[in-house]
This record gives sequence, structure tokens and C-alpha cells, in this order.
Amino acid sequence: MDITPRQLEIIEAAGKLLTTSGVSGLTIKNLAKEMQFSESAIYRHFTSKEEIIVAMLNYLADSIDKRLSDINDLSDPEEKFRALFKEQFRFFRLNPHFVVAVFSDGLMEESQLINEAILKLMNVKTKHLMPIIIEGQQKGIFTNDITAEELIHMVMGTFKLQMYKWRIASFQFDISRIGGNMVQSILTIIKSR
Amino acid sequence: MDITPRQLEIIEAAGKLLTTSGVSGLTIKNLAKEMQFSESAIYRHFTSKEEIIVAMLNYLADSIDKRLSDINDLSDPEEKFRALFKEQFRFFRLNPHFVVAVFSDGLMEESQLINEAILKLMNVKTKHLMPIIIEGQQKGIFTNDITAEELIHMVMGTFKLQMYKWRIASFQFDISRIGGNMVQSILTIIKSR
DNA sequence: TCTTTGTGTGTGAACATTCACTTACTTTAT
DNA sequence: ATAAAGTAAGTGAATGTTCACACACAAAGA
Repeated sequence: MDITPRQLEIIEAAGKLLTTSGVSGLTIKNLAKEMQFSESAIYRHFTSKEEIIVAMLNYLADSIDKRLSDINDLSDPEEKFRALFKEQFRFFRLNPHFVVAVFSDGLMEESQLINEAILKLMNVKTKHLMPIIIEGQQKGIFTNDITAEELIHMVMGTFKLQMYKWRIASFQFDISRIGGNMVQSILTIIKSR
Repeated sequence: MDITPRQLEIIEAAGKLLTTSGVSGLTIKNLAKEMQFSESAIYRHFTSKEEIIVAMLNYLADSIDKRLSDINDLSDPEEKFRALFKEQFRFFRLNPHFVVAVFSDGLMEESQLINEAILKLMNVKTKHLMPIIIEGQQKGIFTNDITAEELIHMVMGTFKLQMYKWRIASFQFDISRIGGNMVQSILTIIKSR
């Protein structure tokens, strides 16, 4: 599962392509051009395009997983909640190309492996969000009127839509600021009143 | 902007293809096979593939617009809210192929016209949701802790994610029932407490 | 009532282009 | 000397689109 430096370069080039030209722009030809070598050279490092995409998604999942793991040091669930999203917005602001990867269904239908990699990516996020929500509910900070699963569904949906809007706006607005407002809205509404 | 019966047939065939084989399955060749005539015959009715997709999205937008217009007869905002989503779930249960069309970003990048058609589609939904939310807030039924725009963002995001889950589950669960639960969750949380 | 003309709808073959991928060969670095 | 990393030139398959042509039918003119 380890990745060579050259493979990482290719993955990053693939991400860049996703940002600039979308899923349909992610071709071996463009990838080779971006890497400034020939198309066939790609196949020295990956056996197929599918493998590149899967590697990219897995690399992304690992990155996010690591970054979100530092959050549990905080004590307050509300603080954790804020920190989690702050980190997410920070990460995607630095790597906007991955927004296309994560939130574009276009990739999905191409293969079963890619499909699974995307689902895995969604689960990483849920994995970190779930304990925060549950803890918040237990402490009576978040509402217990609906289940944790339902809360997570709402939160994830709201987040996903925010990312979608950011993307179709060509990443032109400050996602950290707008996203911060969004988090505030969510908190306002899910906190016990 | 009017559509001939034959064009409608083609649009419906396109929708069917989307359901069975996804965005990548929507090719002129498959479309012709589905219609049981040659590929070139398509071009007797549309000048391009892009035109077919745009026509499909506009037709869809009109259908939804019409159906959602009947809802304002109800008096209670909460009832209207429920009715709106009930109608949406009913519609998509009958026409699951359109879920692929509306919620797949894959289509989007292909052309500016398609992009606009999809945005228009999103706006139709918002157009009907907005007055309901505002009325509910004015009557004190829905919370005034956050703005109507923020409420709509949350509601739409939650709905979109529900559709996404339904789709990756290959439409295998009863969207009216699960969706009904989702609506109940949302209502629980956005109602003033 | 024929005949002409126009229209709607179809066909099959070919078009240029793009796609992921392969093969045989060369350069480079250890 | 060996192995890794590059290249040129190709493959077949698929894409959307265009082409010349054919058939059925309706309106119009003689």
C-alpha cells in the first residue's frame, strides 16, 4: 500500500487535473502532459488508470484520517465539532482539487474499486463525527430529539452541499469563512434549547 | 421550446439509460438501440447530444415545477413542507432515472448549457421551498435562530444526500418511507422548541 | 385524377477524434 | 552490468456527428 515519491507526484497531478478540467479532463494524455513526460511513462508507475484513481482516493482518505485524529484532545464536544470542520475547510482550501474527487459521482460508475474507495472516504468522515455527536448528546449539549445517525445525515448533507456550492463557484469564495458560518448555523440548530 | 412526441420518447429513453447504465451509458449508440432505430435517426429530432440532455433537464424542471405548484392550497406551513417532500419522493420513485440526471455532477462539466440547466433545476426546488420556510418562520412554527437561507441550505443538503444514498443503493429501499423519516427528523429539529 | 413537389423519418457507411493501453527500444543511475 | 525510468509509435475500440440516399405520405397543380 506504500507509495513512491513519483507516484505521489502523479497523484497530485491527477488532482490538479480534476480541479482544472473535471473528471473528463483526467486522461492519461493530460496526466502525461502535466508530468511533462510521455503517456507510456505513466505505466511505469501504475498499471492502469483505475489504479491511479484508487491510489489517489486512498491517499486522500489516509490524509484526512490522520488530520482528524488530532481533534480528540479537546474536551468540549462543541469545540471538537468546530475543530473538525475547521480542519476540513482548511484542508480543502489547500487542496481544492480533491473536492472534485470526493464529491463527483462521475468517477463512481467507472469501476467497483473506485466505488468502494469513495465510500471508504465517506466513512472516514463519519467515523470521526460519530463519537463527537454521541458524546454531545450524552452530555446534553446536542439535542436528543433525533438519533445520532439522523443528526450525522443532516450535518454531512449540509457540508456536502456547501462543498458543492464552493465548487460550482470555482472555489472563488473563502470556504473557511463561509464554511464557518455554516458550522455556526448547524450548531445553533442542533444544540439543545 | 415545445417538444414533439418523438422527442419526448427520446428523452424518456435517455432517462432510462441513465438509470440502467449511468452517465457513461448515455451514448448516442445506446440511445438509438433503446429507440430501436439507427444512430443517425436521433439527429432528425435533436441537433446534438447536448440538446437532448438540456431538453431532458428542462422537461424535468417543468414537470417538477408544475407538481410543486399544487401545494400552496394547504394552510399549515408544516403540512406544506411535508407535502412538498412527499411529492418529491413520489416523483423520483416513479422516475428514478432522473435522480441520476439531477444529482450527478458528471453531466455538469460537459457544457455550459447543461450546467445552467442543472442550476435552474435546483432553483425550482428552492423557489417552492423558500416561501414555505419564510411563512413558517413568520408564524413562529419554524425556528428563527438562523436565517431562511441557512435553513434551506440545511434542508436541501439533507435531501440531496438522501437521494445520493438511495442512488448508490441502486434504488433498492423504499424512498417514500425512508424519506418520510428524514422529513420528520428535519421538522423535529427546525421547529421552534 | 394523375403528377409533381415537399416533408418527416428512417438507413448504413464513413468521418475525425479521443480513449486507455502495449510493444520495442533507449537513456540514465547505481 | 543491471535495473529503473523514459520514449516513439502504434493498437483497437468507442465517441459524436455528417453524409448521400430511400421510403411513405400529404398537399397542390395540371
